[in-house]
Amino acid sequence: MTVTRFAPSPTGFLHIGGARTALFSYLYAKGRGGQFLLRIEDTDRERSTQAAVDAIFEGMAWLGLKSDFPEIYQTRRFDRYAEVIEQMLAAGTAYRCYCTREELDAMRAEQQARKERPRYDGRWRPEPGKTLPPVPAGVPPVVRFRNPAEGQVLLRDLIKGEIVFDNRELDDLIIARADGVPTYNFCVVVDDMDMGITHVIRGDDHVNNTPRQINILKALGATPPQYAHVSMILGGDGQKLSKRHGALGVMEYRTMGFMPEALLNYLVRLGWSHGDQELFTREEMMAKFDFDHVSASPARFDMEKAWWVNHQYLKATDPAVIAPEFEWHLRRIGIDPAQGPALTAVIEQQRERCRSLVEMAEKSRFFFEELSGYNEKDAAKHLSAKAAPVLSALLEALAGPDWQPEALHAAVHGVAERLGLKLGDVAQPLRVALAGMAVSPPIDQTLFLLGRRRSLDRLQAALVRATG
RNA sequence: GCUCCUAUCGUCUAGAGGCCUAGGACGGAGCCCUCUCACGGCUUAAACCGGGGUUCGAAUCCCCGUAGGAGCGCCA
Repeated sequence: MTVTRFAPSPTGFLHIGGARTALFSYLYAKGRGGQFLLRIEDTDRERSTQAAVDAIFEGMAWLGLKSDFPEIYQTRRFDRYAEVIEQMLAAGTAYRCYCTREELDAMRAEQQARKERPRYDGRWRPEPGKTLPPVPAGVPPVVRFRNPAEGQVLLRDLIKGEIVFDNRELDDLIIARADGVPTYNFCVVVDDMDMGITHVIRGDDHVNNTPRQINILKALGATPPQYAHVSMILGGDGQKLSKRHGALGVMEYRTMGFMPEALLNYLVRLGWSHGDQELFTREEMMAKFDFDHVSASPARFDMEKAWWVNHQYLKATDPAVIAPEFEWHLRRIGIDPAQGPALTAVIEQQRERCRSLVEMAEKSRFFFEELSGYNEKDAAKHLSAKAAPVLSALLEALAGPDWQPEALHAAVHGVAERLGLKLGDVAQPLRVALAGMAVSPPIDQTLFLLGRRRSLDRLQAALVRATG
């Protein structure tokens, strides 16, 4: 069975690149009847925070990327790591190194001065016939992996293709610090092995770690998983995203007005394609996602296209599904959703003209709250003195009929006909009177949703303004 | 410096040697529709990084440049 994992380190929010990696992992496993798990890589206790852990859960939950297991924390697996390190020490695939940080720093500096690639020189690496330096007093040792000195490592990456690494390029990395805490490259290997991960899907900044991890896995007698290294996402300007430069947490996309499925759809198409298809339901993504069509090169995040996708979702999704998210946005800008028409009805009428839920909430305010005033430009144009007869005719015509879209439509058209005006000359003043601005859903729908009482009151107020 | 990766319209991409006069989508321009804003429909401009090979034939395979990027921690 396919088992994938998303393994973020909790040092910040869940950003867009992480979300895409998580999505790919999730889709690949779930589309094959497999399992997906979330693992928190918190071995760096200096930088890991609970707030970041919470932010990651929150982001994953909003996106609907559910783990099939309770989340796993590496810090709770220290006993297991210690056990494996002991095994490796006993087997001779790892050894203790008594170099101090100062020694290592000096080594690196010298190598860089000689324009060489910095690497551990193996001074504590046991070799047949080699005499190791005397163990210094008072230096707690680190444990290093004894990487094979010869040969090559072949990585068959599902995205990048075959990559060959020479073992001579790889040095003996530290797998346990002097204080006994194991390091990332080691924990990952043990976890992936223990958890039966079949496909490691992660950012391509890890490509260079992979041969080391494969070597450790082999030293442990395990079969390496398949790897898929996903390229990163660049900002719209082609620059790398960072905290300083445009990197946003997924929850900020919620605040901006994205639907979670829409964000997911945009993200899945960023670097992956399925012919010419642009829009996918969650089920389609799961069924169709594969690594044969994932691009190896980095992609830019194009906000315009992301909005387009969001708009497509707003237009096509069942309003009942959108409603809770819409309500969240209404409340966020201080609107009480109870003080107006049914949200599903408002969504139905507004979604054609809104690319974001923020836009929808703002454009729908007049349905839920009394008008705080008119857009002055629109009022000047449509509520001038010459609008007065139109408004009073409307007041009269709308007093009678059933408050249903068809009857309201007929009433407005009737006024235009009677006064010998184009529909626009009647609908626009009416629109500004009702909405406070010259933009709203079709006029009959606007009237209908706003209700008789509010409509007539606002018409009356507009008439006062036009005459006065 | 060394190792590794990447390269098709402005952007996301299709393209598995002939189906390519390089397709789609976003964005742009224009037209139509129209009670506003939109939606929608139609039309249009816009790309194979450069140079060498391989081949009857290359966007596609190989090599070399060039340009971007990643990594080289007792970080992950």
